[in-house]
Amino acid sequence: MIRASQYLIATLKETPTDAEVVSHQLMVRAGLIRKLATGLYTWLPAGLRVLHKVTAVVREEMNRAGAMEVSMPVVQSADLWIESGRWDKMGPELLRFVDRHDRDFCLGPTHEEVITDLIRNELSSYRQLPANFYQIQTKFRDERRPRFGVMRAREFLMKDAYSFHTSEDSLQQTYDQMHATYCRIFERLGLEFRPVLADSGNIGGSMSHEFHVLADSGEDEIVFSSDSPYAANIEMATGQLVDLDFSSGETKKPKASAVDTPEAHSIEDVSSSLGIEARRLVKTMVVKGELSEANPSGLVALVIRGDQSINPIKAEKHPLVASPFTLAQDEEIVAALHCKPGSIGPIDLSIPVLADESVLSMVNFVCGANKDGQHLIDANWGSDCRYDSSTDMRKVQEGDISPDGQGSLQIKRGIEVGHIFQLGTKYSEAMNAKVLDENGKSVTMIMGCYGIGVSRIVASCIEQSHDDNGIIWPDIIAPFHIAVIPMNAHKSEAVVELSESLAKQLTEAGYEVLLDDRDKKTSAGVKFADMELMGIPHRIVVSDRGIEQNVLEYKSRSAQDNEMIPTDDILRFLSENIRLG
RNA sequence: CGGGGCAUAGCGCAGCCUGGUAGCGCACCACACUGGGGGUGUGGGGGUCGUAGGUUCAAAUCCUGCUGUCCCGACCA
Repeated sequence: MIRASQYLIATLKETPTDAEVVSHQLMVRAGLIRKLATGLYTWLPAGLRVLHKVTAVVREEMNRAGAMEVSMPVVQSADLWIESGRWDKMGPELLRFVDRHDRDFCLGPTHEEVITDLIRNELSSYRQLPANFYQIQTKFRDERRPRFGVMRAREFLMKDAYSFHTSEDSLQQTYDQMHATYCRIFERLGLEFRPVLADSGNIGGSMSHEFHVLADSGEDEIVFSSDSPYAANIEMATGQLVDLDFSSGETKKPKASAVDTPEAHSIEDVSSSLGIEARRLVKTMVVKGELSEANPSGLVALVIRGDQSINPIKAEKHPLVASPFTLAQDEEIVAALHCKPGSIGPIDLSIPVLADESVLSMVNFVCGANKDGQHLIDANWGSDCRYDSSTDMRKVQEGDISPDGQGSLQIKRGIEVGHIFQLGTKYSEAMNAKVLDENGKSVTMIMGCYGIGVSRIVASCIEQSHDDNGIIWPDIIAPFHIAVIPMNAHKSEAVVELSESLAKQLTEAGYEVLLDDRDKKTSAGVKFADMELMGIPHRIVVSDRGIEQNVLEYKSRSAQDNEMIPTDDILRFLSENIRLG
């Protein structure tokens, strides 16, 4: 039992100005966290209890899946990062520093290098595989823009796991098992979530899934089909246009004609000034490409249907396009193409032209004329325009047909709380992590890695579960299960006695009880408000009134009204209404 | 990394324009009242006005540098 009078109930009536999203506001107001500096937070007692609850669920499920818990240092020596090649590859988000001996170190944003180093020394036989190691550890990433409280903090708590294998099959098995484990974890935590196909980013590897908690404040867009299991991050989502072939039946005009479009530089301008639908236009964007002898300007033209947009993550995967995706400067464009952006089209361009699939079947379209203030109408591939190669680099839109042909695509916002990767041999090869196989032959281990943003889960849970009065925790991660509030304790000895014995009884029954015994200056209204703000899921009020009738007054945080429960019946009632599993 | 805003008590803010002994609300402490939804009154404690420099008889206030912090942007040709 915890006594509120002896506990830090750090609630705030006013909303701090620097908190933008509701979870951040409520975490500060409910006294769960305090900011130390940008992206750095102290967890206060009540907040830490929640964090530990999440940790416990994650640990339990990882153990159930046969993973072994370890704990690796937060501080890592540069040697390992140089060995993997990431010391130079990682940008400023890797926080580097030197020790007193002038040796380079960094704060671990992730632990592939450390675990690979450990395992190459500790494991030597295929018989020790597969093996899966995890830790729940503080990470540090010097984010370019930390925000939303612990949602995107620089220092945060993460569960990361790394598995080792001698075959792709074995990796796939563990990967599938982790996928299922993650689903179970997020289900137990009461989160509404979706696993989606993902881009593997700079961690490297092939197969990858993200787990997103659905929330309007999410920083990612996720795409999923109305009628099939297809789900993907928008960064890599594909879809089919509903009206892809809308013009393909038309008779091709033999020759395009130029028209003056002096004030029209955007698709919208051109479309409205010519009175032609945007989907009949071909949009040309010029981006940085790979420098070569064949392409001394280092620019590439990307063409896409006028009503569609380019997905830079997809585009930069094409060998012709430089990564990161960067638009060319106006001056560079004029220098290379002798034409301002706004009137460019895929006609006799001196730079490579990469076409999105959306334009391939277009007929009699409009595009820039490569002369300032002019566009072509009734242009066609072959006769008027050309492209060098085509690819899918379109950002999918809501309503597109699912790539498996079943259903239409919907887009929602999500908070990434989990990410699993098949790394392959990226790290084990660079760091020479090998074991002997059954033939006594040395083989490079195949790896997978699996992350969960533990502190981020706390915030995302609040995003999904709150009301005007504050947080509404699911029982399993609430800082306390039950708040016991004595009414007029300073006047009634009976209320004090019953509150104390009740709190004791509930504690013995295995519940975590917060007894709000704060002094008489703390009015009932304040106690109610604080307990609700903190999101404690079950409340029991002890009053003289109730004692007379031999009942306790129960209220669920998520319900509107009180219920009167016979005092003798309270344990049975709670056991039916509290889910700790 | 680019643009903008802000920095005065633990929190939220006013004062700055027009320089002259630092203020309000919440929170905190004491006492009294009140006592089922952030109650009332009286009295109190708490500030190198982010920092360094400059202007001035005099700077929270005007000027400059620095730091911190928040927001916006970083594909639409």
